[in-house]
Order: sequence, then structure tokens, then C-alpha cells
Amino acid sequence: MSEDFLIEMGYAGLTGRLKRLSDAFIYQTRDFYREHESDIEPNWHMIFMLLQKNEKMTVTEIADALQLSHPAIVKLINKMKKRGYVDAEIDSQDNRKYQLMLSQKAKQKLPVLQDYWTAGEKALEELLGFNTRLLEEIQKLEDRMAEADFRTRMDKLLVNE
Amino acid sequence: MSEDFLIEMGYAGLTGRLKRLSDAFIYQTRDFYREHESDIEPNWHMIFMLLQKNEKMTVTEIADALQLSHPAIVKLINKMKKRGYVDAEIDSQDNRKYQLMLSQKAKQKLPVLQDYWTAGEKALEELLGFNTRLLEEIQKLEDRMAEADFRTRMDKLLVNE
DNA sequence: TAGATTTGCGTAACCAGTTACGTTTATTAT
DNA sequence: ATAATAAACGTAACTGGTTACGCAAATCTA
Repeated sequence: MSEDFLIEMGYAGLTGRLKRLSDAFIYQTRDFYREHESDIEPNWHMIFMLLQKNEKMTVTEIADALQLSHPAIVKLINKMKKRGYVDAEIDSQDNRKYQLMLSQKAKQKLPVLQDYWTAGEKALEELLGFNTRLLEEIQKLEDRMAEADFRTRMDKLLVNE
Repeated sequence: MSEDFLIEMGYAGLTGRLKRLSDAFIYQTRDFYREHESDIEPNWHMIFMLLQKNEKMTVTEIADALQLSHPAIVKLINKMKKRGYVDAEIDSQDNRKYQLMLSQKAKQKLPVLQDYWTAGEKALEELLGFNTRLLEEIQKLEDRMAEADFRTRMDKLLVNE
């Protein structure tokens, strides 16, 4: 008997394995930051990158770019604000919007963070065996999900309805 | 500019994409069950499969087989008990242990659930393009994580310490 | 230009996992 | 036989996402 029942389950175990992997990356990244006395959190990386590229963005724009729900972004940004990494100013054209940007503190910390992220990328390249096959297969999966998602396909394939 | 910033991020976006995918599978599976008036939940599948194979198992044995923490299993099993899908009896040899097994209700419902799971597997096969490349690449990633995990590799690869 | 609709964002409640800690029972060592 | 240690499992607090709902501001429409 295989040690790992999810592997033994074949196709049916895949979704559980994705969850396990995703969790492992999140928890280990968080531990890494804590170990290195950093008060930043795993998924801030993508916000930093976005705000380096775009200077100013609203909650909705960030949610669209990352394809997450807007409450997810609100929570993220609130924490980043509280720790002084993000500044906000009300949009001069539209009073519903806040324009978000990296704070001075964030910009000062960037070189250190950049070292962490570089280490993370290298670690990931190692874990992928220095090729992009997994990335490509993930991409195909995402593309097919965009055509017709899991739920839709399950419904269509269900026999005894 | 790509619509999806995580894709644009390359390697660095992979972990976020795994999270998104994993969440998508979980939420869509939950919706599917609800739509079909089923009171079961996404990850019960793996418990059902395990308890069909092994008849009786303890919390710790299940946690080991699925490589999840034992509190995760406790929560899962409590819900399954509450809805009458799992029965428990105290181990005759060791009073700390509960032997868990599928209830009569669970066994009766199996044929219907089996239809759902078959639809799920077929949907997954479609999404993977009827080949096992993604599965193989995931396996390699898991193997490399077992050799040395993400955190360990990041630490080793960090330059300016 | 007033009324209806849409948009942006905040909040609440939920979900599925984690770590940390505590209690009871079993096992090991002296 | 007893004391120390280990194991099983329960609970609490946290994390990072979701959906559902509400409100205020902006935009569209008649």
C-alpha cells in the first residue's frame, strides 16, 4: 500500500494534492519571513510587484489583476496599511475610490525583500527541475477552466440525473 | 499587458496560481453538491474512499494516510458524524482510540455518490487533456519537496545574510 | 434634473486548513 | 510498581480565501 492515499486515488486525489501543495508553500513562506524577522506576509509579494509596476491602483483594479475577490484584497491591504507598507489617497475624480501605493518604508525595504523573492524564485526553479513543464500544464488547466469550469463539466458528465 | 498578473509574474506567480486553482476546485465541488441536494462536502470523498478500503480506522491513521494534521481530520469526522455518515466505537485494546467506520446511511448513499465522483473524475480528465502530464509533474514536485522543502531551499539560496 | 441602476468598497459569516496547547491513556524504564 | 515519557485526540486561536449583503457615490436614462 502506498503511503499517500491521495496519490493512490489517481485523478480523484489531484484536487487534494493541489490544496496540500498550496498550503505547504503558504505556511513555509510565512515561516521563512518570520525566521528572518520580517513583518511581511506571503502574498504581499504580488501586491508589491503590482504597485511597483503601476504606481497607483484601486482595490478593484488589484482584485482584477490578481483574479481574487475584492474582500480578499481589502483584508490584505488593510494589514499592509496598518504595518505602514501602503499609503492611500482618495481619488480626486471619484470619491468612492482610494488610490493605493507603496509607502516610503516599503520602498526602503524593497532591496531586502528582493533578496527574499529571488531566493524564492530560485527555490521554485529547483523544485520544478529547471524546466517549465509544470507551469505549462498549469496554464493549460487554467485555460480549460476558463472555457468551461469544473462544476459545469461535472454537471454535463453526470449520467443518472 | 496580460490580464492575469500572476501569470505575468512567471515562477513567482506559481504559488498563488496553485492556491487559486485549489480554491476553485473546492468551491465548485461544494456548489455542485449543494445544487444536487446533497448534504455531503467536497473532501469527504477521500474519507469515504479510505473507509471503504479499510473498514475501520482511527483519526491518526486517517491523518497519516491523507497527510493532513489530526485536527483537520477531527473537524471533518465530527461533521460527518453529526450528519450520520460515520459511526465510531471505542477501541477495545486502547481507550484513547476511536475506530471510525461508514454508517449504514453512508453505505446506502454510496451508489449516488459514486455517480458524482465518476463525473468528477471524468471532468478532471477533460481538464487535464486526457493525459497524465500534470499529474506526473505534480508528483515530481512532491518528491522534490520531500527531499528538501521550499523553506529549506529558500534559506540555502538566500545570498545576503 | 430626478430616479433608477451600477460601481467601489467595507463588513459579516463561513470554510478548510494550520500550530499550540491540554488532558487522558498507554508504554517504557528504573 | 511507580514515575517519566509518549501517543491519541480534542479545543482554541489564527490564516487566507470565499459569498452575501449594505451603503454611498457615480452614471445612465427618461
